[in-house]
Amino acid sequence: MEESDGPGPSRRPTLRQVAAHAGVGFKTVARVVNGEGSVAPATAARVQAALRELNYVPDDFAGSLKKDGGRTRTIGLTISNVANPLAAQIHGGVEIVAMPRNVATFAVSLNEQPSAEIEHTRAFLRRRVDGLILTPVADDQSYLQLAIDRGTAVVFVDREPAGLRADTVKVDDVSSAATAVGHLADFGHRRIAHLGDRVRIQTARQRKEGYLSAMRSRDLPVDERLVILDIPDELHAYAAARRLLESDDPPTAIHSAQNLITVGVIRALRDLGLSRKVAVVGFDDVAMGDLLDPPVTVISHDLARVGRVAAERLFARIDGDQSEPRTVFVPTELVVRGSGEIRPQLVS
Amino acid sequence: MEESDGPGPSRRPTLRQVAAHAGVGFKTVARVVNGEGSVAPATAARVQAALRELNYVPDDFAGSLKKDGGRTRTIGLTISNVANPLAAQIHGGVEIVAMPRNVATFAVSLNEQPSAEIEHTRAFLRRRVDGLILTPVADDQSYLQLAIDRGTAVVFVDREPAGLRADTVKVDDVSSAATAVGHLADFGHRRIAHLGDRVRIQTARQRKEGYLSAMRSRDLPVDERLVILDIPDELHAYAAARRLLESDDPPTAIHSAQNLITVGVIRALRDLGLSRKVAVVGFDDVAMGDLLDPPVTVISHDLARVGRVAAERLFARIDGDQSEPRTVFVPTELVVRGSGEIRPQLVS
DNA sequence: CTGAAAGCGCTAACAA
DNA sequence: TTGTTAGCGCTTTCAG
Repeated sequence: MEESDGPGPSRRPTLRQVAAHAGVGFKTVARVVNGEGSVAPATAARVQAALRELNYVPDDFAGSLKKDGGRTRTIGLTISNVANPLAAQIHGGVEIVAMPRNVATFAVSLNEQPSAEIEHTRAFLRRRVDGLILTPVADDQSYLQLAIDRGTAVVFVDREPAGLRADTVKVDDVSSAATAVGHLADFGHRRIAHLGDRVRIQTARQRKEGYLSAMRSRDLPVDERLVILDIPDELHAYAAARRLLESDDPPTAIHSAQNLITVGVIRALRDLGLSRKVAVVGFDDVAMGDLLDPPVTVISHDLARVGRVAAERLFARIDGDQSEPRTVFVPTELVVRGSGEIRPQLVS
Repeated sequence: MEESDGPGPSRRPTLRQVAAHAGVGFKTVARVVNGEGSVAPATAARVQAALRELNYVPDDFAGSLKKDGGRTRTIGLTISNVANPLAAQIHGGVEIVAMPRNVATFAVSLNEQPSAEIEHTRAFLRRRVDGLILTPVADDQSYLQLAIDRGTAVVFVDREPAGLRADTVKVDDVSSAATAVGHLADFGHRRIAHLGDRVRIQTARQRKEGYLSAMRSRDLPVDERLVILDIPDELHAYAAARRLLESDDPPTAIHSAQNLITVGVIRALRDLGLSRKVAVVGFDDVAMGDLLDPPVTVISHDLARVGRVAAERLFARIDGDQSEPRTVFVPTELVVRGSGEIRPQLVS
């Protein structure tokens, strides 16, 4: 199917065309392009001239077809959403490691849809990526074993995979959440609510674990009514927080286990005039958290570092590392700003 | 170079291997894989079985080598920074359009470095991307003419290219900035400061234009001391704002022409106790802007939409659109929240 | 309905 | 120092 075109797009010249233009064999041109040496200066000059004149642009993929190991210098990255400021930090971290290696990164959003994980992973594999950095969202990642056996490196970020042993880089959600809740308990709170993300998300489950373990280890009673799970977004978080705070026996402190939930909680507190009465510690840092009133205390984690470490492990694997898969925990930090240091008060 | 390996990675099977396994010609397998029909049901079944058994995964790039037009179903995207929440929105918008087309997106950060633009664009071209969505940061984009002539679609976002006519999707920075400044003037301000981003950035220059034109059209004197340019980050913005506000003849209002600058300004105002005394209108929305005190008035723009529109134009080009290049302006909105509606006050 | 031959742009042997 | 011959995994073309 030819276009009806007038000028028509001129195709890019091939190695052979450059060779013809320079009056040499095409292998010689390849030598010059790849700087392989063993080319007479005079010849090289002629080739260089032809290269410029024809504006030769090499085709990297054509090369990788035959090349040693067939590496494409390409990796695939799946994250929650490329436009999500938190998830995008992972992307930024990966990029910092990939860029200097001249490895290009395919990035794609999963939006927590298991089918998207399968689909995009397969699309990446069809494009022969050298490696995959994945945020697992499906229930099982064993389908990747085959790809790994065939030489594609795989590293997981943020959550551990199921049905598969592979490198993972994440934060310790359980202990970090426990730290957050313990902090509230240290300030005298006994009725601490936990608002969590969708339970299909592993980190949401782990953060709830942390909450429970902190409560238990301090012999605080866990009131089921104060544990609200499966909150999908900020609006639902707002509603849940209001319901809680306006109930007969409200909590004196809230552990909100995800950044959007924290925002919803803050809004609810503000609308109810309780910002300075009910303590809040959030998991995930919140934008402008230090400029809010009161400034919000959070468990902060360096997601860019998660991305960096994951990319480093990935390239180690690509470069032949055969060691046992391991899980690397990136540290978190309790950032004390004010909202988490409010003491229990009698709420009218 | 073979690895010394024991088990060694099993390569993925090729079309021919599947064919051998099924006892058919490899072209028949290709027909089944591509659903080309004209294959006897019985044969197709045998092939399907072989496909599953060997876990065949097609190689998309090998195909694109010869295929019609040689499309790789791949595009390249360059933005300010993939981890920058604002720029990441562009990425999100692009993805929304690219994903359903089964087109994978390479994303990369430029960090305002001209050399990075050249380098990564070339890397994308070597990978034979079908199209490029670029945030221009170099002084001249004419080097891309050749790629366009050779059939690579190119669309610019956020800023217009130089030395090249091509589709561009951006907001009208000049008029939007003028709106922001006009809004402040409407509230009685005469001494309005302008704090702008690095002047090498086109939008920074255009926003300053908008500031100047709004001032002039209202016959307000432009005090050079109130125009601070080339602010590279939040810290410098903070320092600049403090200097301004602590000067002998401070402004009564501030037009801060970029989101990080706005944050710096807000911090300075807060630290000086002037949050409710000096008006602020920011360009770019600010995270949690409505939860700050006072809530911050901004020029908000839908960057995701910029990405979507750009991707739509790109695919139109890829699909053969030959129309004249055009610039599409995506609308902005003045979001009135409080900080921009403070009237001029005598600052001690 | 099926298959064999040619070739995409390159790299990898192996000659000359 | 050079060039030739293969062939990567696929699509295209053309025969059976």
